Amino acid sequence: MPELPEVETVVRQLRPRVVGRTILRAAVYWERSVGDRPTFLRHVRGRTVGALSRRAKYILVELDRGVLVGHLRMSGRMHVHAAGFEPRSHTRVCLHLDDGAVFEFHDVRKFGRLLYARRAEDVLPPLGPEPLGDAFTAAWLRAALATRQRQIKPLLLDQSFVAGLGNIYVDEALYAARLHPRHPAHRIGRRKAEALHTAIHGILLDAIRRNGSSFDAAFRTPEGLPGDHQHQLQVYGRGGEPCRRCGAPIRKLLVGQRGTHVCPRCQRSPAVSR
DNA sequence: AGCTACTCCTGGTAGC
DNA sequence: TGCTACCAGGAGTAGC
Repeated sequence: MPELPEVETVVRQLRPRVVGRTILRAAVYWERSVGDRPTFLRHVRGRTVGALSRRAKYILVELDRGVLVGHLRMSGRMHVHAAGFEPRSHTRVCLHLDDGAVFEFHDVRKFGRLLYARRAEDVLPPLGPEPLGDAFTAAWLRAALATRQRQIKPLLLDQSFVAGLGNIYVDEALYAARLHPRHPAHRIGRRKAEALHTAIHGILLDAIRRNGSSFDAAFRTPEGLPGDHQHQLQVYGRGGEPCRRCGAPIRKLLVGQRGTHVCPRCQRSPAVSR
């Protein structure tokens, strides 16, 4: 599932293929992917791509007027194909560029979006700090955790708290920091908060370096290749397999309606609330 | 404020 | 083999 590292990978690989290009024509094959088809087509045709960037898990395609705000959700992909590309079974949107190439938004499960907006702020929800940005310091995290009474995992998944983490990297970061996903945020001490900060930072950077994580057929880079970080995962998707630190079998739980992977020995359950 | 449930979707898979 | 039932999951929303 695309999270921050996967989205960052998409943006980096897409950028040289689309920046500076003019969109001659657009085609929408699944209306809900773009919100409203006529609006999308009208605003996109003839526009030139100025820059490509990422905010949380959103992909921002800045145009000479307006912006495209993309979200891959579970199964979205973005590719740039050579001239002559024909839409395939899960092609939702095509943008025909002035160099003949075709930008494709491909999305099996149709949860992803590629919306036109005058300004990104018009469609972006409230988002917390970027976990790789300057504002996300250990001190900030420690102070922010102290004010929240929620379980740590749902809190980290809340994009208005920190922006960009998803199920995979939250499970991995909590394991690395030896924190149980149900641990109440405000009861996390200074050392654990610092360990969590270090873990989030380190894991995201490593995942970006490896072009993200690919499970089954879900994530592919714009170049069509799987990421390489899935081999580094310690708990996610390893239910029943031995913990690489202590050998205890990794357990799969449900926390906040999310499949959650923990080492029952390394991540001790909080004393209360069970 | 924080929780739970529901919605959107399809491909993959477990069970029969 | 072929069927059905269920699961995964990001995030928006509604209700308590």
